[in-house]
Amino acid sequence: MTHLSILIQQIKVRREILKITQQELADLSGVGLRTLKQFEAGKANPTFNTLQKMADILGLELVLQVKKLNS
Amino acid sequence: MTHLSILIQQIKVRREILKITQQELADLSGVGLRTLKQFEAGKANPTFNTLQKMADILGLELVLQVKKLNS
DNA sequence: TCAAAAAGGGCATTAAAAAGCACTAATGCG
DNA sequence: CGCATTAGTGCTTTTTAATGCCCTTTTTGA
Repeated sequence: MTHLSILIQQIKVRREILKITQQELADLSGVGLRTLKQFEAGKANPTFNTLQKMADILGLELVLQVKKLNS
Repeated sequence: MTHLSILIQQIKVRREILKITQQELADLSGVGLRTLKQFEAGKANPTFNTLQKMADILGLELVLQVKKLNS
């Protein structure tokens, strides 16, 4: 599991919890549907902006923190 | 201040605290020097991988968390 | 069961990130 | 001050993220 794939899972799970479809998240966030699909499929290296827009709609935010030991 | 510019500051400050030059961070992280310079100048929308590689060397990590109220 | 909705994915195009190179501008130190 | 190191930036090329279109597969609910 890479760090990115964990993050993808978090966003995907969060979207499903909120019962939002890919189409809806795409519309709400302004990220293209194709981009979102690629992202959730793990076939992407998204830019900060793309990540941010999706996270924002889902009530999530990207933060930088000092690494914990063993990570 | 956008969310990204805050993150840029955090990385830049962290690099300076650790007394690492841009050149060194570029070499250690595998991110191109030009890319790193653009990033610190705030003239970029870095990909997750680029961000990750830099943060990693600086002992930082990007995490997704539920937004606090008023953010 | 089966039609509609949602998710996946191939292909092509456009826009922009990543990168190197070469130069200039600060910054720091003897 | 002079010199060296580090940071900032314009220009260019290569790579790749972002996107739309359209079709297939899977899931879901009446």
